[in-house]
Amino acid sequence: MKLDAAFYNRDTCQVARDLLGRYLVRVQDGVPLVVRITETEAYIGRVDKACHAYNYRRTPRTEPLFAPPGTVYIYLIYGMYHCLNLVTEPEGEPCAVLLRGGQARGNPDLLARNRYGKGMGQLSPYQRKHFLDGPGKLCRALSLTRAENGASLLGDALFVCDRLEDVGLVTPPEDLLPFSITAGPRVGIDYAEEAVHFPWRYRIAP
DNA sequence: TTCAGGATGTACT
DNA sequence: GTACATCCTGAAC
Repeated sequence: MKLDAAFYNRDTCQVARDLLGRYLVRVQDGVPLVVRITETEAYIGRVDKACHAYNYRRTPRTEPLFAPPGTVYIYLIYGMYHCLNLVTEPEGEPCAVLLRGGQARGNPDLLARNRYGKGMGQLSPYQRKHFLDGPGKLCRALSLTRAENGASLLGDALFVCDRLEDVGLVTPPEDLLPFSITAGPRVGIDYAEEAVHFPWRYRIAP
């Protein structure tokens, strides 16, 4: 079933771990694009210099981080790419989980078209191997931009669920196997002083 | 298979 | 003006 506000209204690191293996669904022109989440990072404004809203810093950009749990925060990075975050913890606590990687599940050809303008079958082995292993790639494949910033995950256009059957697809057997989670330091935040070392990056172990 | 360098716009100093 | 929660390309090995 679809994850609800109570799921997001919890400790951010716990949400980041619990999102692994679940399905991010984006409905585009009535068709569900689906990505199985395999890598996440936690950002916790009250203690985390890597968070845009560190120390409750509130600006027009960071406003969605203060919104209720289950809100989407999308920002532009390096002038070209977007990063997708799911807001957690009670309203007023600026915390979120960055979705950093995933695997194509529903309608992979549409994901490939959003990303490369051609079908999955036309991609090189290198392109397939690294298809969704970065936050910018995820957003591009799902056609997410700042137009979706501040949107809700509790509606029908963009949400996370735990079975592909929830969107009329079939969950492949390999997705039902148990997996272990590895934690490590986050990526691309060298400026964040002591927060550089916080082990708030989570992945499904290979 | 790895590596360096460039692309590119916005937020904030 | 500077830095940024990144990705792609092309060259070298």
